[in-house]
Amino acid sequence: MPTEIPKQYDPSAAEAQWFPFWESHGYFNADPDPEKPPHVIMIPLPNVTGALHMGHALNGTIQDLLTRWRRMQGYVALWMPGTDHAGIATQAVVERRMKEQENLTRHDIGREALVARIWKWKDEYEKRIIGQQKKLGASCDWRRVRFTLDEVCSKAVRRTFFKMFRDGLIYRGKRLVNWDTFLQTAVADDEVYTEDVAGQFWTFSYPVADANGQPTDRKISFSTTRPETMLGDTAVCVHPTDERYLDLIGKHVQIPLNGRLIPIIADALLADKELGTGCVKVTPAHDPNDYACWTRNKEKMGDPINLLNPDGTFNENAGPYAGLDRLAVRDAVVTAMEQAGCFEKVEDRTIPLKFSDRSKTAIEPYLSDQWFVKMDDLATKAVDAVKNRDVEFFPERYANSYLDWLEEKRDWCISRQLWWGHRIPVWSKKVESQESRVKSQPARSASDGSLSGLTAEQHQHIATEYVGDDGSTLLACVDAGHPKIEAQLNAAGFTQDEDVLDTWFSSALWPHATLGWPDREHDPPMVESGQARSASDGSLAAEKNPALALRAGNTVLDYFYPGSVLVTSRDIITLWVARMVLTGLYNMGNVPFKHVHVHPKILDGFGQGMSKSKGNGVDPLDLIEKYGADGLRFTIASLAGETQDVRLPISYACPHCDALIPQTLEHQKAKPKDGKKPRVKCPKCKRDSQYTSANYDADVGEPVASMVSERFEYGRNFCNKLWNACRFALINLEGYTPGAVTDADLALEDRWILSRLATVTDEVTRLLDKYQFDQATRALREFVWNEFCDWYLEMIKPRLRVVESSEENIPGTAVPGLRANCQRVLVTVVDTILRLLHPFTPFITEDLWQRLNEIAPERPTTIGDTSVAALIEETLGPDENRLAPSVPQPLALSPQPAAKACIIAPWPTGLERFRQPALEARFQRLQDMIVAVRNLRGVYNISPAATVPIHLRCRAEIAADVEQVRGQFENLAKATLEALGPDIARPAASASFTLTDAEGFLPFEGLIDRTAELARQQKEAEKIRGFIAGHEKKLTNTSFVDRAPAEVVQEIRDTLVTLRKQLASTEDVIQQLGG
RNA sequence: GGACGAUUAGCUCAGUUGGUUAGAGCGCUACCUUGACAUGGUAGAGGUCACAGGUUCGAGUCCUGUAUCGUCCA
Repeated sequence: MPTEIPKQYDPSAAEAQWFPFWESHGYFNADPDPEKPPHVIMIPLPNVTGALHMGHALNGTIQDLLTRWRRMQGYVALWMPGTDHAGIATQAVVERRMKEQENLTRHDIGREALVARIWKWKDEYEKRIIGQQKKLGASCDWRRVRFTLDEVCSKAVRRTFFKMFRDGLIYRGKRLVNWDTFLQTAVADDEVYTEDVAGQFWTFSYPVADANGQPTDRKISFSTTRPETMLGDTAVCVHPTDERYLDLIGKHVQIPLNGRLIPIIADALLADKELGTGCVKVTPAHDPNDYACWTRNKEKMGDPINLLNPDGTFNENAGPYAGLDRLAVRDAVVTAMEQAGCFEKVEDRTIPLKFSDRSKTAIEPYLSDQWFVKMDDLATKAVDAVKNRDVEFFPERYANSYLDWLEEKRDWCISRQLWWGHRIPVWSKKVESQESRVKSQPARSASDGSLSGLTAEQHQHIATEYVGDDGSTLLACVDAGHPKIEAQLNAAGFTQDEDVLDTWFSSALWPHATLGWPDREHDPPMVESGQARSASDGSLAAEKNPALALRAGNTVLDYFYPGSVLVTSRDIITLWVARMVLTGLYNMGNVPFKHVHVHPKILDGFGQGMSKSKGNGVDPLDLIEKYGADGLRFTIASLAGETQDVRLPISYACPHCDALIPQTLEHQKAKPKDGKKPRVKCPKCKRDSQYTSANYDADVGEPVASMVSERFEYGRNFCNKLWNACRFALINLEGYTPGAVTDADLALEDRWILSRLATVTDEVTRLLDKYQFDQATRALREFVWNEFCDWYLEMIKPRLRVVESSEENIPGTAVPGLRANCQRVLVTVVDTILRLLHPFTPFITEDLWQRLNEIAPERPTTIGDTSVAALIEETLGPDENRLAPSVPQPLALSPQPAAKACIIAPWPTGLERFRQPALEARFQRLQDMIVAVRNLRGVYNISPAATVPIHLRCRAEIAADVEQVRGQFENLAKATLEALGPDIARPAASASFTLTDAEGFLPFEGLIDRTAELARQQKEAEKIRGFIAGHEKKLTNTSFVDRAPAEVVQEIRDTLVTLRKQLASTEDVIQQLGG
């Protein structure tokens, strides 16, 4: 007997012990091995804005599960870790905090100081994120951890930008962007949310002008929610078929505010005859629809008129209103229009308004200079990759979102007016000469001398372009790794673009950038195991230990690219999946991954997506603390199905008594009032406490109710069940000796459990292949709990209690080999269960595996051929290879040394030889009989202590089966089989049950009330009559008999015969009971 | 406005190509601290499969429409 095994599984002890064990043994490390196939998962890099939540936990669980499974299958399984700098989100959170705590803005401290502060933030959160992932058991190759702003990724960004610039795919242009006036940056569409606000809807009129540009009496009316934009109108627009205005099209109106004349145009897409007056004003610089209209009618209108300064005040184009905030202008404009007699009416209306997700302030559509990537050709290739099935989506339907989005081919705005990110590597200078305007050519011909002094080699790393209406601005884009050229440009009076790149630009490169692209000469540098690199110390393992960098050439890029599968949630398909495919094709000429698995989103009990800012974001660490990492993982996997998002009702755990208090929407929204923070009251211990909230931090030292969800008891309880089943096995393995088990040594229940084990192994493997994690967990739980624990362990107890004759010679109990063989089968089954469960619940299975290794280091392990050839055949070959019907072979188990750790034990294969469907069916019949007896006991409340007598009437061959397991039957049903066979008579006064092929009788002997039994049997008879009627109705329906498949009809006939027999015996019973 | 998905037991969800009597976990009821496990065991109650039509011998499953909810894209 090894060390004492506690009665309850203690997750924290196992987690603390086994993660360092795995990591220190290098089990997570993935290095190229030409003898083995690779399996690669690139983490959808979490951003360093904040800590991880449940969505990440789900995402990470699936990736770790796949990685561990593939590793056990013999792949070199790489799970690449890392984080994303998340430009705007991270800068916004640091700026906000700085404002709150020190009342400083970024302009107060300057670019360098702000970026330094953000690096500190990044270090802190990267550490926290990696800590969370490790607590979850993430078996990433931690030596390879990357960050989108580190040298390796930065180089890829610079090279890609340079290539694209040189290829003419990047251009600078004016576009209408979502402008955040608070952060003073453009924000992406996905960083904007819409909310309904109370607003007003004004109707004004403009006087139609005559040929001389003088206002006439005729007026044209229109409505708007933003009167201030009238200052920037460049047209009014009507529908081309609107009879009210036909004669006015082509004429002009005058804006009373500034006297400007603008045309009346016709545009069927912008104007709607049915809406309002049918006429709309057009402000191309401040409205997306108007801007689109302008692009269609450029020649009729002038250029768009931009009214805004970056801070949201009006500029000189607003004339006398310049310098005023936009809302002040609104009031002033309305007043002016009233005075001009052009105001018609105003009404209150709910208006959908866009807000910046980052600053929570209203978005202004704003015309500004931005950098773009041309999507046309890039998008076409990415579309083809999915259409050709080079990239496949699981579930398949998500390919639609990907294709729909890419097929729009909207150019990608990649510039952000921020300080945190990859600064755009373009330098510009006004030049006098206009000789050279060759687009994106090496800058050899630059004639003004600004680029002189570059060597021919250097010219390969710079691309230039003349821009501006008169071509007077020279842009120079510099390739990665040429600081000298940059210095020369600076010296020559060029200035670098102030903007940084959209974060997605760098994360799009993640799948190849992390493998070192574009460096083909060296493997990307690694950090020492377990140490995330931080910007502040900046040192790389390769620098500390030159041996790590000795190999020539980049060996990882070719081996690990393209990756196997990207695991993500669907809101990221367009943002990211599409862009990764696009850049992978552009830089590598190949897709970044073959599969995209899209998993559900986590919602709270009210169906809202989970997020920290909503106050429903559960911290995985709180759950791990309460339910264990394995419990969390197993539950999460059980929820990861194909159809639905996951609803997770949340509770607060009372810090005083641990009771769970359901979360309400009020809890989520509550904010401190009069300096008092909201509290939650525990219904059990009646005490109240502060709780985790998005709206404020709890007071230091206060007991705080953390957010949890009792759904996770599912996984915790399962782990505890597994623990105790193995505890039982380990206790009963005392005296275990390795040895072969022959066919003849196997008991009925042994054959049954091995057959079931084979079926489940095959099922789980097939389900994981299809990313159906929920079904895989169900199959495993069902097997472990309801078959292994409930039946097998119960059935082998008598054999395990037998004392071997060789050890203690007690007459009558000595059965040579019975206990020893039972132990060998048991250890085989436990071994295989642990391996099957390891990807789902790594900590507990490793813990149990190590305990098993102490007592049974050599054991039968039920594995087949694990050669690489077989592995490839198995994983890549046709399905029928794996599903081949079992060929009867001599059953045998032979011991071999077990793997040193569960994490590197081979995935179970080759159990097909144990499959015996006929035996499983016979066993099922036996289970049905036992359940029927228990049922009678339950119904009549017979004490669990009492043994009941049973008379069983059934066919001879069934009786023989039962006879074989008589001991088991009596043990499990707590019964004595007093009579068994085809000719058993029903005891006069007895309760009974009727199965399809057996009848059982339990003599009263004062245990059972005759009238109750009569009522029960009558109810039973009624039920059977109902079924019979249903079946008969079908069979008298000629069209059913004629048209349904013969086997279906026959099935109904057969069932009807059985039902009639059952009814006959039930009626017999009723009669005997006096009914 | 378009696309996709969902609606099944009190709650959270399964239900593979249409085929006997629709399942699980939690919760609930009764009994049980038995030698792996009360984070457990045995048994039980609980469903007009959102609604309305249609196809079919037969519909939770396929089709059409309606309602409600969610997500993505405009």
